[in-house]
Amino acid sequence: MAEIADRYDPSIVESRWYREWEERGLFGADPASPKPPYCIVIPPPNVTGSLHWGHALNNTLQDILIRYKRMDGYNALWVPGTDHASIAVHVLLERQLAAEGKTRHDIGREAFLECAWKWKEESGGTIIRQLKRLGASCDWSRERFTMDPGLSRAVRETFVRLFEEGLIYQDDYIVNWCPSCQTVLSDLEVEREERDTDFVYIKYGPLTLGTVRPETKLGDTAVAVHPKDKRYAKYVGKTLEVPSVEGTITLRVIADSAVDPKFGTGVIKVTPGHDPIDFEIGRRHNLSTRTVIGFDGRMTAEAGKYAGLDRFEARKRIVEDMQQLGLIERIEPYRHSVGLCYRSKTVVEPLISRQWYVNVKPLAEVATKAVRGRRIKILPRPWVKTYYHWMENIRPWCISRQLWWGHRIPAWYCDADGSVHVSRTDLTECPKCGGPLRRDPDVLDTWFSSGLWPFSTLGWPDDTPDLRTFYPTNVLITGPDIIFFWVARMAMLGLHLMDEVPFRDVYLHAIVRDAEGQKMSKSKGNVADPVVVMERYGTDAFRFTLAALAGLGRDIRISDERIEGYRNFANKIWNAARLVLSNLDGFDRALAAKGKPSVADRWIGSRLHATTAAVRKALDAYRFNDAAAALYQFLWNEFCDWYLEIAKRSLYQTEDSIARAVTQRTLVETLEATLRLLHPFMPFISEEIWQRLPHEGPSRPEAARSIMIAAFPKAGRKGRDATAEREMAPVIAVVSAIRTVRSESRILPAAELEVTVRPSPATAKTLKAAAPLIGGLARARVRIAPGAERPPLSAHVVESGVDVFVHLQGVVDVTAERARLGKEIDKARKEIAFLAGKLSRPDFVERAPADVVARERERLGEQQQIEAKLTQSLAGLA
RNA sequence: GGACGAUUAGCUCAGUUGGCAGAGCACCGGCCUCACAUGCCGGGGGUCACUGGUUCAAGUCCAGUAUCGUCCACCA
Repeated sequence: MAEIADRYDPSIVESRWYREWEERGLFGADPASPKPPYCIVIPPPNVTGSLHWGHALNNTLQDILIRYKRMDGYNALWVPGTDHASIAVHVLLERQLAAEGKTRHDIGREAFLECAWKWKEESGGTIIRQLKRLGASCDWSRERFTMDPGLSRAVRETFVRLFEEGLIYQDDYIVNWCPSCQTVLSDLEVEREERDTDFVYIKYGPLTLGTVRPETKLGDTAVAVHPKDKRYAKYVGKTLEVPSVEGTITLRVIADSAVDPKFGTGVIKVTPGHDPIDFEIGRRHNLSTRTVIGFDGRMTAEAGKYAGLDRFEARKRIVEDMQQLGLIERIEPYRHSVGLCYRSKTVVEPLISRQWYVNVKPLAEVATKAVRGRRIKILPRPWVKTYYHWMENIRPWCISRQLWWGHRIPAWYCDADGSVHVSRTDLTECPKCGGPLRRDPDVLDTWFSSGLWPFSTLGWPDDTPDLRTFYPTNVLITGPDIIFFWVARMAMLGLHLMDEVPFRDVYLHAIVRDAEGQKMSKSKGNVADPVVVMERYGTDAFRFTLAALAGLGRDIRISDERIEGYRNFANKIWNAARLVLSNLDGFDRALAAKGKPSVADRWIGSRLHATTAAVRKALDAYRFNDAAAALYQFLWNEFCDWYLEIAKRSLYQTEDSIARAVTQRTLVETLEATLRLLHPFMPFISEEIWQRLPHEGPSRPEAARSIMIAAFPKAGRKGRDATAEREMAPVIAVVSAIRTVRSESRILPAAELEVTVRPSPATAKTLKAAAPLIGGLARARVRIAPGAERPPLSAHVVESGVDVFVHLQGVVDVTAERARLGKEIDKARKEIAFLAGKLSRPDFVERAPADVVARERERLGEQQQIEAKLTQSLAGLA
């Protein structure tokens, strides 16, 4: 046996295995496989991205599931890929150009797109490399990019089909315009932020009204009040001549129920060109529109003397002017929310423009039904309500963007006859008049293509073997922040285009926060690089930490201490393996077959089965933290702390070569199965150790290739050994009891104790057989004596009916021992008082289930015994 | 303005049908015991945010309060 380092060094191991797995083609899936399919499509990270904590968590969880299912006999496919991130990349490139003093218009569309592709080629691989670093077992032969030719064809097909169905249309409507990005945004792309502002009360002739946007006054085409508002009834229908900043203007007074009579003065100015509500009011009342703010965020020629001013500058100036004219009644401080562009954080300007929309209402109804009918299950449950709420209040989805990087809209305009043509193939002349055509310059919302991801990556619109085999996918794992952007759109488009749900389960994981609970963000500067963390603690430790923290539905806070703890866990496993491997010399399975497993052997086997069942159950329910806890607990507290210590006796001390072989076999088999159980969580260390273990049996050459394709342990009912568990319990209890006495009575660990154990009838046989074992584990000479009397000067502990007497003669300070006993007696008396009180209440005794009452009685009896014994012991010390 | 979540040990969090309050870290005491000091053994520590209710029994169910957080929303 070669020397193995006593500290686990992940760096060496990790770099080797990933390459090995990839070269052996272990990540690939085959649609022709007879195994049942299991498929996950990765939430495609942005090409510009680099791995952050959210990705790390997200992809670790996916990899755990994929590895689990792959081992468990499924034809497991994890489809990787990246997203072109239209607006994000576009904005980034424009910033780069701006640094050179240029705009995109200076270099032109073609050159701009070249830059974008170059950028994609250069930085698009970063995140993929980092995913590999994380151990992600994606099928890289199926890697996709949202602007691949195939996926672009899917986008085009979708657009044309929805257009033909009348679900995609153009409309002149009030939109969210970002003056900085120079594009329209969907409602979802507008973030809200609370800001302090001035609430300006302006006199409109006989009326006064409040506004936070005085500059839009220039675009007013009416004044509105609530129809039932008696205060203003007399003005409704009248036309007012009101003095304003540029002389007198005339405004109609209209009644509309959109006005809240209780807010402000109950009067609003109506500016259909620059406010969504006013736009709606304008449509209802046939009001004209005045556009006073342009796409550049500056006042237009319509704004008269304010033309050319920035909108915020104009706001200041107009207030000053009105103050001079005495048109301002008062100004109050006010806090309200403003809309910001999610990319540039610029204040969004509502403007009227012609855009493409998807009428998502009918799609949303189907997508809602799919969740109601549990064809899609969303976890954690509370998100279901959020999903319904959004779906039920859904508004048309604005899909066109005035950007260059993205899927160009397949629509052509004929200026000669004014016709619009949407086509699967590029058009060169007008199909109606043969005249020249102009292609729509805009591109699609980046989420339009990602909405097709679960089937476009599998080959749609073609009917491919992949698509037939792997759609619908089994589960989508993503963060709740993109439930509307992405999850909802996939549900709608998948159901519409494929007539089947895109995924059966949706698992929305927690948001990763730092140790202080701050959301990790670049602007806060609290983002540690996960790659650095992986390098410091090892990828396995990092992955295990994420899994251990991934409780259902909660933010998770991550700290170095926690990761360090699981780094230690990895080291613990390493050393357990070291112990096993260094004691396998001469291991002979045939010899082992001649012997009978000991109670401890059967016990650890039973515990392993219990752990297997727990891990499976937890993973099937996406309770990753439960699975991690079960593994941690079993490996450390049962396998290392108890079984290995027991096994050492057989390995080091016994003359019995058969017993030794049996122990060796248990060690190998338990460790081997545990590693398979652990592999989805800690792929590297599990493979490294597994490869060093002896593998035998008929399927050896195939099975020993990699733990990745070894079978995930099964949890059959027969695996549990209730007898062994029942027999080990008193052994563990007695050892612990002796150790506690040793520690509390300040007896040196090296001192060998004299112990008398008086077993209960049920434990007599077991304890008798286990006496040498107990003695070895507790460093004591143990005498099992049914009916023994308490020896003089001894400590007495009762553990589940077993009396443990530790002889203190000559090893202990009697005064300290007396004090300790006094405390113990107090404790027992308190417990007796509590239980006796409970049991003397007739309501409890009569109404609680019999077993509950019986248990409490039993506890009372135990405590009374303990109290009596302790009192006796104390007397013995006198 | 709505919806949802959280509040349990010093810290971070588990606690799935109501039935003996748990883990990791930190802390205290003792150990370099031939796998591991990234370790071993033992220990202390909680009015389960607050108020009421249901129940024999509530961290768990119900109502309300407070604080924090998230999402949604066209009150100008």
